[in-house]
Amino acid sequence: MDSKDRQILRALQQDGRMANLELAERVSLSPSPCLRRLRNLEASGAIRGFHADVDRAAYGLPILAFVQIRLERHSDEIVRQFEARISTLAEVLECYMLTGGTDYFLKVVVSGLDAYEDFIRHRIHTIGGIGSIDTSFVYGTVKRSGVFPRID
Amino acid sequence: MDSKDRQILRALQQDGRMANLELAERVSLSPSPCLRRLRNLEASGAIRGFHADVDRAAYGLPILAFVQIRLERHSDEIVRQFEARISTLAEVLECYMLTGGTDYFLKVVVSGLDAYEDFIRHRIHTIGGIGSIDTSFVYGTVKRSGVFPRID
DNA sequence: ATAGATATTGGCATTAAATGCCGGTACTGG
DNA sequence: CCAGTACCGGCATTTAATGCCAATATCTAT
Repeated sequence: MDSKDRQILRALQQDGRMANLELAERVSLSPSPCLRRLRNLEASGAIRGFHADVDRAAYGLPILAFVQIRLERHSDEIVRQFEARISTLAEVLECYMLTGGTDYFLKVVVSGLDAYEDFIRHRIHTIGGIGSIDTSFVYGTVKRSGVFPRID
Repeated sequence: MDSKDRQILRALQQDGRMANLELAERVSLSPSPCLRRLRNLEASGAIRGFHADVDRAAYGLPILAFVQIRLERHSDEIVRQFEARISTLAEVLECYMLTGGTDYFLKVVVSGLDAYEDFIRHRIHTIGGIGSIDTSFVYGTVKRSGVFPRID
């Protein structure tokens, strides 16, 4: 992982479908070594994958919510069950464990507030062992770059 | 935007570099109309782009923090300045406006806790007009799918 | 400083995929 | 029932990815 690898990673964070020929020119390499570096970055796990960035609203899921959840207790059984159930929920795009006041942080998409009510009542509350739920809805985006800073 | 378009979108959320031949087979189309649909989805904005999913730690930024920020006041001037400055910060990968107790929600990557201190002291506090900052560090990932649920 | 060893590069031939065009087919509205 | 529209599939062409080889740069130990 040298400066050139990180250049490649940043370029592909901006445009993950960039042709190898263009990528090679951008990082000042010829196509062959550039492609080899890319394949190595994939094989080593530095690149976990490539994903399309899809417009929520165009797809039909205009509501984006961040949900902070605390468990009642942190027994193995409750934690295990919570994480297992969360993993199966299609509406949950991401779920992280956090330091601080809340245990879990969820990124959730739904088609409307009625669907959100249904999600909380039937998908979340039925898990059991949940202490508190705090929902924030996203009503604007200031920045959405996803490109790591240079550290060279 | 029909069911087949959404199938294409979900497939590319899973693997954004999937070859058109494979994508076509997966959604039961021949390559030509499949590629045409893809280009239309890009042109219409339903696909905002493609991005590599890069391992933070492998790149050299092992710390991921979620930062909740409240402004002192919500005057046009303070809001405008805050958003302009946030947009220039390379450590901030995403920034959303939220309903509820906090005004802004930031996703931040740094190389260590010393770099985080530097970020808060010199990048955030110097903006001015900030009421409160609440940081949560991510110490585990339960789910990270990014694939929208079927709504057909 | 130098020689050997290792890793990385660039070019080229081959293979595979994307692209653009065409005719055919299903669907819609009058 | 017919005309118009939109979408599909197949094929020829262009473009990119891949794998191999020789050459160059980098690193290490003496």
